[in-house]
Amino acid sequence: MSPARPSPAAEGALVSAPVFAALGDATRLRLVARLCRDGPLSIARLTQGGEVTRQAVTKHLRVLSGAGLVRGQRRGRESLWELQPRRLEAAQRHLEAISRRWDERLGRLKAALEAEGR
Amino acid sequence: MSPARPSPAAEGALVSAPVFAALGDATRLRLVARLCRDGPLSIARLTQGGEVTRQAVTKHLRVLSGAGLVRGQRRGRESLWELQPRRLEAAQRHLEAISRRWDERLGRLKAALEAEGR
DNA sequence: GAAATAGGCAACCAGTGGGTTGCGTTCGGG
DNA sequence: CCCGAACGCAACCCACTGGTTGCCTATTTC
Repeated sequence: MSPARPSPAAEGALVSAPVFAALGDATRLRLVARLCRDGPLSIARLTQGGEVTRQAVTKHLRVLSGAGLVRGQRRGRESLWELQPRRLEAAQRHLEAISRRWDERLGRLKAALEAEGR
Repeated sequence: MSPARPSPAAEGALVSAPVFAALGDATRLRLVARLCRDGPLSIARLTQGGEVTRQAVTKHLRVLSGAGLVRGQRRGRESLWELQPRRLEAAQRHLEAISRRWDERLGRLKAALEAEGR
């Protein structure tokens, strides 16, 4: 499958794009921050203080779960959701890799300029 | 304005959400990777090899530019675009902060459990 | 057992977003 | 001077998304 594989870098890109997409919504990002601070929380609890309906919170949690950023399990009559930082760290490392490669490129460019210009 | 300020953490979230949103598309992420590898590139050059129209590339570049991730300037009859890694690093640090706070929380939790469980 | 609390499911709506096509404009090179 | 290359603008299309409302189920709790 996928006969025209684009490039090794683009490959890593395609896997973390959904993670970024999941983080690319303000409401969801707030949910993540809140889940990070105050441990596992129920949907009702997450809805309190927010400015959005419980259903919206549910939908957002589903999206985050789909991106592997969060995990929830039913506990009695409420469902508790907690952060799952692995994908988050992977995304962070991806950004870090880009920054690093950028710096390397800058370094090489500068070196080349000095070597040629002098 | 904004009488009900949510929290200091959520504030930082709202500023980097657009950056994540901009990175949350596979095509755009590929563009970023490509711009990172091979210096400033023209739109035509970015379109070559991609599987999308020049117009789509233009739109994506506009989005990335709106998020402060990329910058372009007209050079003769072509416009050259290059990466602008500051926002990228900011987003990375944001993710890093979340991960770090998560680890701290885990540590405190473990300590509390040990102190009480014994 | 009844009331209240927590949540799931489905339908619906408006807005946005990725993508294309068509056409006009500007610049460079023979 | 003229042709082609590189790009901008605008319109259009369809699919997805964030959000709501209404209703139903399940689990506590009194």
